Amino acid sequence: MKYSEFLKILSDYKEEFNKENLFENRDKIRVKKDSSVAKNLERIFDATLVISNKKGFQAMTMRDLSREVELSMGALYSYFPSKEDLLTMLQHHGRSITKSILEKYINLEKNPADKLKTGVNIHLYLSEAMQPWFYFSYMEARNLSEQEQTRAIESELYTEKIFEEILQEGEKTGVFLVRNHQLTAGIIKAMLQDWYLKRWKYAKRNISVEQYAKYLISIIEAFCLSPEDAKMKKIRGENGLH
Amino acid sequence: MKYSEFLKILSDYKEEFNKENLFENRDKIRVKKDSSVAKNLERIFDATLVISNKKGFQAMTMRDLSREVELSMGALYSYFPSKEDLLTMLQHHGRSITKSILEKYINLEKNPADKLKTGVNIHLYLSEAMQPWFYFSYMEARNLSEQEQTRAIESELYTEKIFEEILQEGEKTGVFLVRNHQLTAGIIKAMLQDWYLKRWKYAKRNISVEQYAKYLISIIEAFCLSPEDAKMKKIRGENGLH
DNA sequence: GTCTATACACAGATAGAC
DNA sequence: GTCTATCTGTGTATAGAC
Repeated sequence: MKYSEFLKILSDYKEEFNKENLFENRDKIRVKKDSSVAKNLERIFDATLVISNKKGFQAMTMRDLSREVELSMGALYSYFPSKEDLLTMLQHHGRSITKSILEKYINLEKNPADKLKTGVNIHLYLSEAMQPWFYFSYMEARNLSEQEQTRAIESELYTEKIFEEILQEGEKTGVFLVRNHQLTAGIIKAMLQDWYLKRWKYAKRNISVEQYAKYLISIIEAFCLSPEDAKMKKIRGENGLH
Repeated sequence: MKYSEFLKILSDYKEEFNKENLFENRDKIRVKKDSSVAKNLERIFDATLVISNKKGFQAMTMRDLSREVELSMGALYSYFPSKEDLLTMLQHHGRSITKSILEKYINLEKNPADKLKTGVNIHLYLSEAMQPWFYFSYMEARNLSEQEQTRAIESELYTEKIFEEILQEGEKTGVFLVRNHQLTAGIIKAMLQDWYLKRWKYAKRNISVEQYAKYLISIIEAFCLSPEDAKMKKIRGENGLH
């Protein structure tokens, strides 16, 4: 799938998703009109990401946020009970979307080799489309409450587990070699994360998501694919390095 | 080289290094006696790393630090002019050591394949021995002044460049395949960084630095090594996966 | 060189008018 | 629902005694 296609699907999906998700933290929001919440909460989230990703969530003052959102301090505080809750709400929001989309797409594929490819692609596309959130989520995990930190770690390990299982399944069917799949999955995760953690670097070097995705897949396959399958790929010219 | 050997060499090196390096920021320190500076500055740095890595440098208050170091606020401030300067001094300190050691070891090797191996090994060993500093340096880069941020980025790209050049050299001599070496180097860096960024995870899974190093090298070689060299390795049983 | 005490700025949060 | 004005706590930093 091309990134542009993904983007279209994502925007539809997000809209639908927001309608359901809005009410998850509804009790924490004092404002009654749904239309106001929908409009302003998104602005608040976006502004939080912009400011925090520049100087960190702790360093962002509520006055900074108030200025950026163009709402007074008083008005701001009717959309969340405290700064800490704002953080929790924002983390939670992104996590739900991510999980939901990642699962949906991987389950479309049948065989392990395709699942792996799709997993890498979708994760990269998702983190490209929501780069500010992904970066934020990574950098601010420390500032969460203990309970929320546990959730964040679970979510992190969950993504890894998906890849681990794909590799395991592939070993059984003979497409993938016998390896330490847990370790491999962790390293795949690290390579995926580099894309949103060092976004500035890749932008500067004019590397597109699609290029990066292809490159990652070729690295993983060089290491994991069993020799016969690798040979097939080579003949078909599918190594995607040029 | 084993990690234990590396540790021994490092501690000697560090001592020698500290003597020279102490005087780099000497003008910023109001305390006159060198012995006091040597003793307390290290305690201050260590404590800063402990607290900051738990909750972030911004969130660490000077009262927190004062408590941990067991020095009063007044005494603390005679070792650095401001909180911001403390950050700069600490970042600078670690960077100097890192650069100096990394270069020293890689230059010992002659051929690209060994350089690559040594580069990966030493970087991992170094980041293992100084994990708190590496983590800190990564997470707090945003809080640096613009000038210091530039320096941090340069330092980051410098390490990458080392690997890029090794790969290029290897391509010429025929041990490595034709690839996008800049991209590969970036991904190698990402895999190296995962070791100190997710230290808790690898500790929990009982993965040692040596194991991780071997695994990374085998991944990189699977992707980069030209077929003849790869075959040689396989025969000699050097893939290090068991 | 280290301490205690304090200055001063600014943070998060809320009350109450509109 | 949004604003302005204000409370209260806590942050960085320093002055001056020992």
